[in-house]
Amino acid sequence: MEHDQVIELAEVFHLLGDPTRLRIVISCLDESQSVGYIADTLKVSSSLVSHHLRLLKGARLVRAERRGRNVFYVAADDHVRRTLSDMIDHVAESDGEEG
Amino acid sequence: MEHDQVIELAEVFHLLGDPTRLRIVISCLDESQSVGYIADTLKVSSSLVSHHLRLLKGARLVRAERRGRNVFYVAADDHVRRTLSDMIDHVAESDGEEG
DNA sequence: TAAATATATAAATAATTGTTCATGTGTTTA
DNA sequence: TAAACACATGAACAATTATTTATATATTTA
Repeated sequence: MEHDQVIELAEVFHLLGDPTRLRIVISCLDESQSVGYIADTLKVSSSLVSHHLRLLKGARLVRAERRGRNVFYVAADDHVRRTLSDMIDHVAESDGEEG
Repeated sequence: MEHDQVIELAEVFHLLGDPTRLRIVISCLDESQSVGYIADTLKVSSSLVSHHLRLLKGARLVRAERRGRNVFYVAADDHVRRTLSDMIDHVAESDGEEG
């Protein structure tokens, strides 16, 4: 595996590696949500949500769309959507397993 | 999705989110490798490899087996192995795509 | 047993990063 | 235009963490 590819890969994992950011991604995985709504449901400041969304957008994991004074975010495309939900399902499978 | 589950999920992603640690995981994904071998091929100190492997082992992503004076590490089981290679394949697909 | 090899770990350092706070920008309504 | 609302962003802070350095433990060989 190429060095650069590993770096990119690690960047994606790193973005998903923060609990708050992961919750934000999950929030707008299947339907687009406004920054304010995400902030409210996750009980964090909209500033923080905005900061995280900027990083996620920078990595093209989500995309933004303004409607009126709200900005809605969704998973960038079907590939991202499927990839992320697969990863989430996969890892969630292991949940509760004790060796 | 449960709060605790999200935390666990984020922990796994976080572990894979460091480039050095991700390379270590990839090294011992399909065949078990000694700490020294991993350190040599990745050109990092064996102390660092050892530190990272401890975290990976703590999260049950890899397991250790001593043979003589070497300790070999591999992906913990088939599920982890499949999950990780799936994730790697998925994310690697996006590589080089420009929006 | 002593020396050599391989790995682990504790403490310290350096760098990164998540979060907050204050402020700025874009959009709608009065 | 002014006020209100929604979101974005820069700076500062606090906390976490990757890495190094030094030392310790386990295993083999002399």
